[in-house]
Amino acid sequence: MERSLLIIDDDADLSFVISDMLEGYGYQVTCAESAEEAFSLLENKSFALILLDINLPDSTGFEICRELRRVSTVPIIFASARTSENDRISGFDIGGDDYLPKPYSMKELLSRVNALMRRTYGYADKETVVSFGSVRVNITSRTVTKNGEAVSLSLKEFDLLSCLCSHMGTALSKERLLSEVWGAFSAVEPSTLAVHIRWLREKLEDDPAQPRYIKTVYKVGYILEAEE
Amino acid sequence: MERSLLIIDDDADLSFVISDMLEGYGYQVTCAESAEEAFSLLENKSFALILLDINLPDSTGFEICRELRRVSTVPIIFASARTSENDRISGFDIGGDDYLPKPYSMKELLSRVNALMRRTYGYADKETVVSFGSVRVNITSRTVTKNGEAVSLSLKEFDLLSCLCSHMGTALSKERLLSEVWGAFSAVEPSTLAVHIRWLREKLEDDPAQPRYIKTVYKVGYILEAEE
DNA sequence: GCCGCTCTTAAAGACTCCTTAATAACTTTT
DNA sequence: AAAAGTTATTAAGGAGTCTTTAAGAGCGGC
Repeated sequence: MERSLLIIDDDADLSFVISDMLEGYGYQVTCAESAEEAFSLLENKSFALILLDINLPDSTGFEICRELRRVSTVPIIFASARTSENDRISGFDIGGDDYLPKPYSMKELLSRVNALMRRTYGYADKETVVSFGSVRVNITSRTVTKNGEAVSLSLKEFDLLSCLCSHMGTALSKERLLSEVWGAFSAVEPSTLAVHIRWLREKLEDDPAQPRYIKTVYKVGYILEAEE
Repeated sequence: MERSLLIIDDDADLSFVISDMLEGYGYQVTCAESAEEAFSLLENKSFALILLDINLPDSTGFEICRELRRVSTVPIIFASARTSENDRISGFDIGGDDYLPKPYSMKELLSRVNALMRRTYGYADKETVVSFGSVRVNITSRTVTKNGEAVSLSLKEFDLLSCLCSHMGTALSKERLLSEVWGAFSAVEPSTLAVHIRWLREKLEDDPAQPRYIKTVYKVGYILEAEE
């Protein structure tokens, strides 16, 4: 579903060129050459966006759109050689999201597909989650849970944990951690880092004195170890 | 906010005709003739959709869009006599949702505005209800109940709660909340936000001083926490 | 015009978090 | 095993942030 597109157009050559281009930009593209084929695809799979030609051998794009809108809010871009204003307006009024007159350039199609994807799915920031042991760290929402219960971390604690998480399994030097969390030219003492590590261990480790995840690398810094 | 549009265009005669037409279809329209005027409007109010001319006396529509997108996801339709493909593509790529070449017909403008409003705010006859604890928030009808009893919220209180609800479990920065509730470039003080949070807590929390749901994220903003 | 409601701001106090320093515990080297 | 160096732990002070209250501005209704 994620980034899957459906192109409904009886011009198979054109569809091929388009799908080739869009796949190059990370979309998975499926093509249908008739309304019948389109409906049978739509029965088995849902798509993130549909590119819809208006002239089809066995129906019209308008008709397909009307059918679809009874049950779905999937984003629809009409594409057609019919460029009259009446056609464009019909397209929008029966539930289309955009109307692209043929012939169109690949670049413009891509821009419009991207824009509509962004509007429909996009501004919702996608979540990045890292976990170790019973701890789950949601980098996006800046929340942490242990055994399913929320753990409240301060700003610096979270930034520090976040830095460790994004390099899990790699030892990070104290200098590196200080510069990533406190800023490149900050003048905080290394002991400050030690204290914040301590607090993270208290909140996340079962036994803070015998850490299983946030381990010390003597003379270097710290490492967040993955499962043993 | 609901159905309020902002038209940014230095052709005041055209804006007048457009706003007249759109108001006939239930929109509230505000017009700005320059970037400066637009920014000062955006400091005090948030809009549901923005219609943006590219050529302006003191800036360009592209520049305004770029500024807006730093803090806001408000739908934007570009309108311009510049009809080259490069202009259209730039419009989409910096965050625009649609691009309408001048001259355009009133009917087509209306169709495109309607389509984008529909895509952004709904297919929304279906009710959206969010609940936490004994509180139920009906986003669609803008009503709130606690223990089954109606709670009366002011405009800003509800907008703020609504914003928190739609990102439940995610910490929202003060900047984000200010821009969503008070408008993209709003100049209200953070203390204003604090006071509205206080009022929400008084109305929704059992103990406003020890909130269970509307929690503070120190140095960041606020989060609406799901059940513990 | 007056009243009430909402919004905004300022100001004081409460509180959180950060930093540091001092001491204890540990690791490595000799 | 002791010395030297490194890290852990604790607690306290202070900077900065949030809470809370109250008062004034603005708007609409009666």
